[in-house]
Amino acid sequence: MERMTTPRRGPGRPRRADQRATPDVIIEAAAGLFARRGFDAVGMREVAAACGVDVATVHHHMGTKAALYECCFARVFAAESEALTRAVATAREGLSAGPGPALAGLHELVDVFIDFLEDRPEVTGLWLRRWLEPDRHAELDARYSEPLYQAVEQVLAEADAAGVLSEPQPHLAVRSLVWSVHAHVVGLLSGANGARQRREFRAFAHRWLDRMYPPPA
Amino acid sequence: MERMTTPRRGPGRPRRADQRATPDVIIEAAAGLFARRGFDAVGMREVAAACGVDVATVHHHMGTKAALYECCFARVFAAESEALTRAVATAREGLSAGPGPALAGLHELVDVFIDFLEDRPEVTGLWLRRWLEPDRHAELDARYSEPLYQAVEQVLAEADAAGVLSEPQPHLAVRSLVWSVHAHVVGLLSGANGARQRREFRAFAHRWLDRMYPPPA
DNA sequence: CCCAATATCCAACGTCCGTTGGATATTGCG
DNA sequence: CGCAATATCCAACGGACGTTGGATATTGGG
Repeated sequence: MERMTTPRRGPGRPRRADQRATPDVIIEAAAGLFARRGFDAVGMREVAAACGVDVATVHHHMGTKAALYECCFARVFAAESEALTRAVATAREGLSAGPGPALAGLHELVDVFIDFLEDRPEVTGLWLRRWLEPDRHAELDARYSEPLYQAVEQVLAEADAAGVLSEPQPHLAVRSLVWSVHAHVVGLLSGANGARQRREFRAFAHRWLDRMYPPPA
Repeated sequence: MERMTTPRRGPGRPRRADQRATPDVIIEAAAGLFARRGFDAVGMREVAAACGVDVATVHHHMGTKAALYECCFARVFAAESEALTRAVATAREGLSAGPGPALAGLHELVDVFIDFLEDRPEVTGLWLRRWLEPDRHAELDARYSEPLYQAVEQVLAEADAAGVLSEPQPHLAVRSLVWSVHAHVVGLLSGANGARQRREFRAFAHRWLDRMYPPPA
C-alpha cells in the first residue's frame, strides 16, 4: 500500500484530474484551524471536513497529524521569510543614501511586516502557539525565528554604524516590536472596528520607530 | 451524592485533617500544567497525578475541567491584579511630587510588573493562551484585561496632564510593553542564561520607558 | 483498450479522554 | 462512642481521537 511514504508529487509524476484534496488545499485549511484553536483542539476529521473529504484521505496525503502541523508551519514560515527577506534587502540598500532614505527604509520594513500579518492573521496564531511549546522552543527558535531576527538586527547594526540611528539592544528591540504587532493582530481577530485599529496601530508602530531609534546626537 | 456542587469551604465548614488535595494544591498544580502545555493537552488524570490523588478526587473538589481552568486563571489574575493595583496607586501618588519622582514611579511600576511575571512565569502562559482563544476573546478581555489596562492608562493620562510625559496612545503603548514582557518571559522558559537575560531586558524596558515617554517639550 | 497507479471512502481498532456511581476509610461533632 | 459528613479511590461508561487495512472508483500512459 505504501501508505505513509509522502506521495511524490514532483515533476514527472502526473497529477490526477479528480484530486479534490491537494496538499495545498489541506495545508491551507489545517493552518487556519491550527492557528485559531491549537494543535490538540483540532481533529483530523475536522481538517478533512473542512476540505470536504474523508479523514483517511488527509492521512493518505499528509501522513501523521504532527507532520501536517509541521507542513502548515513550514508553509507559513516560508511565505513570511520571503516577504521579510526582500524588505530587509530593500532597507539595506537605502542605508547608504543618507539618514532620510535610511529611516524611510526602516519604516517601510515595519510596514511590510504589519501588512503581512494583517493579511494572514493565522500566522500570528501559529507563531504564538509555537513559542508556547515548552520542549521544542529552543529548537524551533533556532530553526525559524533566529534567522529572520538576525537579518533585521543586522540592518539595525549597519544603520547604527552608518550613523543613522543608535540601537544598543537590537535583539530585544526587534522582538519587542514583533510581539507588539502580534498583539495587534490578536486584537484584530475580535475587534469591532478593524480599520480604525489598523490605522492607529500603524501610527503607533511608526512612533515607536521614531522614538526608540533616534539619530545619534 | 451532591457531587458537582462546589463543596462549601467557607467559615463554619470544618476542614478534614486527612485532606491531601485541597483546592489550593490542585489549582496550583493545574495552573502550571495548563500554562505550560495548554488546556487540551493536559488531562484530568495528569492533574490528579501531580497532586498524588485519583482523578475522581479532583472532580470532587473542582467540578468540570473547564471550571478548574477558570479557577486557575481567576487565581492567577487575582494575584496579578493585587500586585499591579498597589503599584499603580504608588505611582499615582508620586505624580504630584514633580517630574523626577513621577517618572521614578512609572519605572517602579514597570519593575513590579516584570518582577511579578519573572516570579510566576506560568502567568504568561495562561494569559497568552487566553488571548488566543478566538470565541471568548472579547468577553475575557473585558472581564480581565481591560480593568488592569485602564488603571495603568489612567496613570499615564494623569502624568500627561501633569506635564510629566507626553503619551498620545496610552492604549497601544501599555499593550506593547506588556507583550514585550510576556515575550521576555517566554524566552526565559528555555533560556540558557536567565540572569543575564533578566538584566538586559530590565535595562531595555527602562530605555523603552525613557524613549517612548519623553517629557513634553 | 488495458493496466498500473492513486485518490477516495468505509469501517474498524486500540487508546485516551472527561465524567460519574458507588464503595470505603477517615474525620469532626454531639 | 455513634453518627453524619466527606475525602478518597476503584471501576466503568460513552465518546472522540489518531491511525490504518482494504475495497472502490477514476485516472493517465502504453
